[in-house]
Amino acid sequence: MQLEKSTNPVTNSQGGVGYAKLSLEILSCADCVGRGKCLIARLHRNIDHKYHLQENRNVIQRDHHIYRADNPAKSLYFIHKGSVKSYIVTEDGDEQVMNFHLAGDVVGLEALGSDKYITSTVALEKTTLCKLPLDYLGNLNVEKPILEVLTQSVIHEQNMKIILAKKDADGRMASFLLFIAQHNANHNQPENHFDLSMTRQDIANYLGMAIETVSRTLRKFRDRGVIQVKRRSIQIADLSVLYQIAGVRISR
Amino acid sequence: MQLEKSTNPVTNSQGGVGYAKLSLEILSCADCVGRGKCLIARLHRNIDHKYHLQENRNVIQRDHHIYRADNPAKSLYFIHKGSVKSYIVTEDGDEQVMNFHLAGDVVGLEALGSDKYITSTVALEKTTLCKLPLDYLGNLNVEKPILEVLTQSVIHEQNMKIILAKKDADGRMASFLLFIAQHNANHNQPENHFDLSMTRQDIANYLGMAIETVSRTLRKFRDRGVIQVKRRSIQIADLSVLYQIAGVRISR
DNA sequence: CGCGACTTTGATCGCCGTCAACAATCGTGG
DNA sequence: CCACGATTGTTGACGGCGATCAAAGTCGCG
Repeated sequence: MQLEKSTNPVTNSQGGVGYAKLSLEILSCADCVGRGKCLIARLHRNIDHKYHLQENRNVIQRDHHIYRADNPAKSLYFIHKGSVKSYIVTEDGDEQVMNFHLAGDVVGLEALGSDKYITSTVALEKTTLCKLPLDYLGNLNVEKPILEVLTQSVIHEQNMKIILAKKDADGRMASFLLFIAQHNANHNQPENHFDLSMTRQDIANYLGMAIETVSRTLRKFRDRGVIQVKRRSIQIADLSVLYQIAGVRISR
Repeated sequence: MQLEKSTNPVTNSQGGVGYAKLSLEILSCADCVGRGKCLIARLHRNIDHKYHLQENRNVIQRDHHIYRADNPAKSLYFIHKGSVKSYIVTEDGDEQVMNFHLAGDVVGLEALGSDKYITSTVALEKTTLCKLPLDYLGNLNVEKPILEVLTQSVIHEQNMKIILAKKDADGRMASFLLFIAQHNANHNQPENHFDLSMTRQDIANYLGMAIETVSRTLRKFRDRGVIQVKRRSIQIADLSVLYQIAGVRISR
């Protein structure tokens, strides 16, 4: 269990000292994996002019929290770079990883319908965030983009439920790798080569299996020539086989 | 797999012929388990005056669908009486039960962020619905109550993920029974005596286990004196033991 | 009354969780 | 830069939970 000081996002790495405050439109988002899909940008025309990306972009280090369960929920966060995990701690002190969020995702959506965060969310590596305080959205007049993001997130949860209810270890692992591959494909990043930012323990917890099974399953995939693994580094040799192993997807 | 004709809600049992159209406020909701919590009532002051509960209340029979996946999503439905299950059909024709919804619940929330329903939803017994076409909400100006219901639904999904990822057969079964007990408690209905409206098959599917295991687990509970079971009828003898078996709950 | 759907019970077996030991890597301070 | 401990990941052996196969029992309904 991670324990450290900062609850609120930490120092602003972009050190905008002396810069004039720039509006989102002026500040370049060209290097962002979320360009064209970023919720903040999509909401921008409806966002109060007080909002300046520059002063709302922060860097947090690995193991530092963005927010914790029960903290007052006031902001959404867009992951510009890096990755985080959100988790819940159960009564008996066990952790349950609810989700991994990679560059391009939004976290803290729970703030929209609750005054407290439900999960705790912590950086898995050095991570850059764009913070969007809810104040900047006109009086909770929620817009289509937000509902769409919420709905996307519900669809992902449903997929996870299918994985947990129906699939064996191989199927879960393959699905997990494909989640990342698909995310990368959707964000102009290599879809068959990436580094995992989370530990085997986190993966096991997320997929509802033992850490040893994660290890063995990856080994099996490697032996079959489906992937190459070296610790955190993953290279997918044959995406189609992985899809086959993952099996069951929603038919639409 | 259920196959029958009607996609749209069927005949109006309340046969309002000759009745003057009544507004929600005039029409009595006193007998409804959802009184005080009904989303429709909470939204009512913001709902267009065209809305008349009388003509939007329908009865559907068992195995009849409220909507199907990919149907254009235009309405929310409030369950006045009865129960439904929502499910998804995977590529290979398998069904996955996503949720059971009992009297007092809202279904079709997916309509808010998508133009198509994601799940199919079918009545488990004779069921009375209050339909709320989205048109009746002013131009998608979504309100707090809706976000709250969405958030509640996300919290429930997260609970299910914990159950599927962490709990064994006993824990899943106990949690399932407690879901119903808690729902009943929240809706002024007996919390330790109820009839299940779904088959063992549906329960097994929902909980990610085999139908035989559902049967055996219930038997085990009965042998231990935790519950009495006779087919669909459940009587909980000792709620606290059930909580103990369910184990892991979210600590808040 | 008889058929079909649902449920229960028993026997068997394999997947995967658990325990244990080892290997590789990282981070930290000397 | 190296040494050391801590963290993370791998591999093997074993056993139990629960899936699967099979069959009989129970209920609802035409």
